[in-house]
Parts: sequence; structure tokens; C-alpha cells
Amino acid sequence: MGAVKTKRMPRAVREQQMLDAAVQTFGQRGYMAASMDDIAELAGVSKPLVYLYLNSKDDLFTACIRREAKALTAAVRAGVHPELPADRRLWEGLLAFFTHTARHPDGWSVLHLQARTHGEAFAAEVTAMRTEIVTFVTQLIADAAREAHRDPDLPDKEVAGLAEALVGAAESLATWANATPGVTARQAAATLMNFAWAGLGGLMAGRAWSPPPA
Amino acid sequence: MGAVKTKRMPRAVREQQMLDAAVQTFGQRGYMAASMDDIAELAGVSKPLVYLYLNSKDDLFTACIRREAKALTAAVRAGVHPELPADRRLWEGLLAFFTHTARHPDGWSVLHLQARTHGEAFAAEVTAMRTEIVTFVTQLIADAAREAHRDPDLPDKEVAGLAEALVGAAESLATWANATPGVTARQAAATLMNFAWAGLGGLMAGRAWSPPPA
Amino acid sequence: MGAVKTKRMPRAVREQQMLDAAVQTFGQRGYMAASMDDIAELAGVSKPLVYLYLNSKDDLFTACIRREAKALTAAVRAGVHPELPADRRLWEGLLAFFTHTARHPDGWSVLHLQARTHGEAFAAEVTAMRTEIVTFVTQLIADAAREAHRDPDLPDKEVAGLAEALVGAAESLATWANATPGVTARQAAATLMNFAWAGLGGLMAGRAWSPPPA
Amino acid sequence: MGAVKTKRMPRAVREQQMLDAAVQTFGQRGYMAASMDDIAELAGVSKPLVYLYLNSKDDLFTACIRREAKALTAAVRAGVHPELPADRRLWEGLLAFFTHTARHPDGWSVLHLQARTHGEAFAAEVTAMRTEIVTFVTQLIADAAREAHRDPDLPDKEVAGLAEALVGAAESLATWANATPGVTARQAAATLMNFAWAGLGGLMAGRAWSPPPA
DNA sequence: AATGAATGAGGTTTCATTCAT
DNA sequence: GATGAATGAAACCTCATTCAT
Repeated sequence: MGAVKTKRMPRAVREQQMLDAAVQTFGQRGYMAASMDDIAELAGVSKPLVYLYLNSKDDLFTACIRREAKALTAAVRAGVHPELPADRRLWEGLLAFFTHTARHPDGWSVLHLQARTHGEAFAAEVTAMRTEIVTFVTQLIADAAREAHRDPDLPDKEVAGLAEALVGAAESLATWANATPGVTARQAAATLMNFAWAGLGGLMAGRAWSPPPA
Repeated sequence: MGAVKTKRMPRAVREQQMLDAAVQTFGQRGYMAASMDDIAELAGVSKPLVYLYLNSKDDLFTACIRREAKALTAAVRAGVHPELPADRRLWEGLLAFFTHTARHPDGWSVLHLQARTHGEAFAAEVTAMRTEIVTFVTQLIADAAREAHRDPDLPDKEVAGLAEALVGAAESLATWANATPGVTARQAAATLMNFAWAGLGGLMAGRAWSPPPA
Repeated sequence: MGAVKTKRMPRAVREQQMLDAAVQTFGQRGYMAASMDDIAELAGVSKPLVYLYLNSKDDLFTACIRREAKALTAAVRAGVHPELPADRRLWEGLLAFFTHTARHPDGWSVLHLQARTHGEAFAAEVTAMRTEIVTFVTQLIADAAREAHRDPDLPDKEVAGLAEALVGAAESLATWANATPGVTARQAAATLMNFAWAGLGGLMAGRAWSPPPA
Repeated sequence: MGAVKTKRMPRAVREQQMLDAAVQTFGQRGYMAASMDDIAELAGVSKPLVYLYLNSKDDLFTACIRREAKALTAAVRAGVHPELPADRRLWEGLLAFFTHTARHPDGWSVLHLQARTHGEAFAAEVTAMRTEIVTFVTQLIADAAREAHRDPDLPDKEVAGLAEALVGAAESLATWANATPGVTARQAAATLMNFAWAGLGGLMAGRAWSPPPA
């Protein structure tokens, strides 16, 4: 357990070890239940050093959120080939997303559960990342509509809601997949892709469902 | 703020006041950040009384989860007319769900965020409720397939995945709607209904999307 | 467990029930670990009634000490026939003592352990009883010396130390006998009687042991 | 009162200061009445440091018991010259015992009163020490019998009862001597030695007292 | 004669954080 | 670059005690 006790590392390396330990601890125990003692011990350093490098528990948590958010968006971006048609791009994005969250369950827990449960400041950090992803998906939907030569002027607000629903479903599925043994990233992506794409396709074909009057 | 200081209430009444205060505090500050002092003060009673009636922080939290879970499932059940066709029943269920979560944001926070972030015991309490809802939705999807005279033998596993995605999307949208000013329960329900229904419809029409080989 | 819940008892009876419960609780759990809640519940009454009758935890404990001390001295006195020779009187006193402490282990625990462990005020209550017993034993020793026509002017201080040692040994043996299954009151009394009587006899025969110079 | 406030001591030293303060407080106020605040203040440190080093009130108390038990048995062992005859060895043992308990009244209170009054776990710690002492005394009695060329096959059970009575008398006398001004360790030892030695002597001379039939 | 409702005060324990080396 | 020593503040929980009926 814990990092091997190696002395005199350069600062950048030590910092990453601390963040590794922090993400693991925050992800598994939660922000408040994770103690700085736990984290320092898991990182293999003394507590004052954690404070020297990361300043405070809040700052440490924020650093975790930022690092994990950056890693997740980078993974999704790296998984998508921009020259492919929209459906393929959505598929690739979902696959990259579920693959990354499955490989970094503690990071995903920090982003999706912990950061949203412990105060506005932390939630705002995640919101930035989420906005980026929702924008990406919104763009994909618009592209898909254009490529299908259908209603390119789908109302923005409608598209935003759909993107929101899609991202929300993805987030829920990621947590569910991590908690459910035997569900692969591919399966999760396929389920959502079926659900979403056919739904969107149907919508674009004009088969929208209309709510009854209130 | 805080309840008006009324003296000598019967136990049952005081207990509800305490649960009200606890749900509000847990929902807004989180399980660990909420102190028993805060809750007692908000309830307008002394701390020892909270312990006398609710026993411990854990038990108090569990009581909150149970009460809110019961209220939510009751609201959804009460909103659905069983004699209507499946699409209308899904609509009514979603509308009732989003209406209730919008009216009780702290309760929803307790159920969806806090209870799942602070230990298996609490999460299990919510899982019971969630299972009930997923079962309800799964039934609706099967009914819809039958009513449309389409593929009544849709594979169970497929249906389960779809129900999971739909419920996950609903949960995410509820949290998002609570955090986004100007989004009504009706709008949230309509967005998800469009997304889901058309998606399911398309799927049933055989227009399933196939993932590329790995 | 606990007294059967009978309503409207005369005060004197209720008070004895409370003292019974208190002695049991204090004896088994100790003064500080025994809560007024425990005692009230075991007595089958509400806490305010305990306060109404016994006034405070301190007063309740004092009342327990007094009752048990009185019972113990009464038992010893009742066991001794004054017309017998000194050795028989000592035997009867010891037998009565060990019999009583074996029958009332909680009372003995209150007197010997609890009362001496929780403040001067309580200890003083027991000291009164102890003084009475030591005086009784001192008298016995003097009588024995007179009956044996030996050194009737044994120095008082010497006799006091011997009586103290004898009583101390009896107290220790009582606790030990209560904690050791299979040791009867008769056996305890016989052991001590052998030890003490032969010792005293030897002393009176002039075979005193002399300490080496310091 | 309280230790002079010296800063930055090595851990081992601070720990002993804490144990000193704890023994004093536990011995004078009792286990339950002694608060960790009291102990920390008397030790001249903050409460968290006490917890950091000694872990909990239970552990602290156990550490006190062990330290004091070790000190007492060491003192007795150091006071006895093994080459002397049995009577001299008993005398030296008693003198060392009463001297130590007189010099460390709080430690003796912890061992004899507090540790036996607050739960089996603590009592067991003392029982180990007591067993060692009883064994030592039992051996002395057997040696004395052999040296006097008298009845070397004195029944074991009888010897055990006598040793128990002797140790019990010593324990009671120690507490009594600490509570009675003007009684020296030498006097206490002499009183008990007279009592015990003559008693044993008389017993060995066949002048045993026989209880009357029941 | 008796009790349900209520609390002030204080207990043990933990934690984020800093100082001095 | 790194740490052993130390603490202020606050958390959960319990208890002896009283009030109003």
C-alpha cells in the first residue's frame, strides 16, 4: 500500500504522488471523511510537506478536481476523430468517456459525486468541465442534423435540453457501470448510443411526442 | 429562519420538525458538514432532544432518507393513472417525479447526492427505492412495446439497460433543473419524454444503431 | 427484568424499590457509570419520581450506603450470641459477615468498592460503619486476652493494628469469595479464623516476631 | 501544581509526564471522574497530544495500570534478599510493599481501587500482578514450613487460602496506612508480620482452631 | 402520586493546521 | 527538501436535573 518511501524527489513528482493519494482517498472516502493524515500517509510523506506544496485541504481538493477534469476532457478529445461523421464521433466520444471513467473510478467519483456534494466552490470547478462537454455534444447534435439535411434550425433551447439529458444519462451510466461488475465500457456506450441516436433520429423524422395540455 | 420556538409539543410533531430541519441541513450542507447543533437549532430544540428522539446522527440521516424516499415514490405513484396507455403513464410519472423533486430540492439532494456518498448502509436505503422505480419504468417499456404490437420479446437485458439509462437521465435532469433557474418541471419532463420516447420508438422500428467493430 | 410496573404504591414501598434498583445498579456498574435513567427504569418508575423521593444522585447514593451499612452491621450483631466465649463470638461474627456479603454482593460492592472510590463524603459514610466493626473486633481481642488470663494490658495501639489487619483481611476475603465460584461463606470464615486465631494465640503466648533493626 | 510548561520535549519524556499526571488524577478522582482535560492540563500539554501519544482514555488508563504494577512488583523483588531465611524474606517483602505503596499512594489507588472498579479488562491487568505476588507469598509459606522442619505437606488448598488472606490483609493495610496519618510503612509491616507469622507458627504447631458443626 | 417534555453543561474524540528544526 | 512536536476549534454524544401538567 502507499507509495514506496523514496527520499528527496523533485517537487513536481512529489506533487503528483500527493495528488494520486488525494484522489484515491477523496474518491473512496469522500471529501470530509478523508483526513490529511490519511492522504499524507498514503502519499508516503509527512503532513507538513503536503501543506507546503498544496497549501490547504480545500486547495488540495480543488487541485484534484482540476487534474481529473483535465484528464477526462483530454481523454474524450483524444478519442474523437474530427473527420468522421457525427454519429461516429458521438460513438467515439462516449466510448472514450466510459473507458476513462472505468479506468479512473476514484477520479470519476471525485468529479461526479464528491465535488458536487461539498459546496458551491467545488461544484463550480466541475461545472466548467461539464459545460465544455455539453457544448461538444450540442455541436454534435447540430452537425448530425446538418448532415442529415434535416431541420438545421432546430431550436437552440431544445438542443440544449437534449444535450443535457444525454450527458446526464452518460454520467449516471458511468457511475452505474463502475458499481456493476461485468458491465464494460463498450456495453455502456452501446446502450446509450442506441437510446440516444434512435431517439434523436426519431425526433428528427418528425415523430416528436407532444405533451397533453396541462 | 428556524422554526418558531414553541414549547411542549407532542413527540410525533417534534419529530417531524426535526426531520424537516435535518433534511434541509443535510441537503444543503451535506451529511458530514451538517452538525447536530445546526439541525437542533434549525428545529428550534436542544440537541439532547434530537438524540432522545432520533438516537444518533446516523439514525437521523437514515430516517431522513426513508421519509424522503417514501414521499417521492408516493408522489410518483399518485401521479399515474393506471388505465391510460403507456406513453401517457410515462409522461405522468416523469411529470410527477420532476414536480416533486422541484418542490423538495433538499429531499432530492439527500436522496440523490448525500445518501450515495456517505457509506454503503445509506446507499442501500436509496437503492431499494431506485429499484422500485426502475422496475416501474421497465414495465412501462414492455407495455409500450405490447401496445404498439411491436417486438414483444425485446430482450430483457436490453430493456434493463434502457430503463437504467432513462432513470439515470431523469435523475441527472432533476438535479440540473433544480440548479438551473427558469427550468420548470413540465419542461424537464417534456425534454426527457421527447428524447426517450422517440428513441424507444426508433429502436422498436428497427432503426437501431450498430457500433463499429472494435 | 426490573420491578413489575405497579401503580400507586405507598411512598415507603416505592422508596425501597428505588433503593433496591440503585444498589444493584451502583454495585454492578459503579457510581459514575450508573445513570439515573438506568436506575429509574430498573425501579419501574419515572425519573422525576426518583428525584422527588431521593432528591439527587448523591443523596440516592448516600441513602444506599446507609441502608447497606445498617443491614450489614445488623446482620453481624444478630449473628453473635453475647454469652459465648470470645473465640466463638469471633467465629459467629465472621460467619455472619461472610454470609451477608455473599447474599448481598451488590450491597457489598457499594460499601467496599464504590463508596471508597468516589469522594471523601461517601467514604466517610462507610468509615462510620467500619469503625463500629473495628471497635467490636478490638473488644473481642481484649476479651480473648482476659479470658485467657494473659497480658490484659496488651498496648491499645497494638490491638488496634491487629483488629485493623483482621478486618482488612475479612474485607478482602469477602470480595475474593464473591468473585471466586465455589467458595462458601463457611470456608472463608474458617480460613480467616484459623489464620487469625492461631496468630493471636501465638502472639499471646509470647512468640511475637521482632523486626530486625532498620 | 501542573508541570512547568516546557516546550518541545522528545516523545518518550512527554509520555512519562502524561502518565504521571494520569496516575495522579485517576488515583485521586477515580477513573470516570477524571477528565482528559484535567489530565492534559496537569501534564502541561494539550489534549490532542495526549490522544496522539496514548490513544484513548481506556488505553491511557491501561498504560497507567501496567506501569504502576510493574513498578510495584519491581520494588518488592528488589527489596528481598533471596539468601535469607523465609521469615526475613517475608519481612523484607512486606516492608518493601508498604514502603512503595506509601510513596506512591496514587499509584496504589489506581491498582487497588480504580482498576478493580471499572470493568473486567482493567481488573484483569491487575490480576496478573496479584497472581504473581500471591505465588511469591505461597512459596514463602512453603519455604517457612520446610525450614521449620514442620509438616512440609501442608495441603495446597490451605496454603492458598492463607496466602490469599495474607495478601488481602496487606492490601487493606496499605490503603488504611495511606489514609491514616502517623502510620509508617515499618509499623504496618510489623503489625502484619506479627499477625501473620505468629498465626502461621501457631498453625504449624498444631494449634488450629476448629469450627463448630453447622 | 406520577410523568412526558425538555435542556445546560460537560465528556471523549478528531481534525486541519502550524512551529521549530 | 523534509519532519517531529504541538494545538485551537469543533464534532458527536450523555447525563443529572427541572418544568408543567
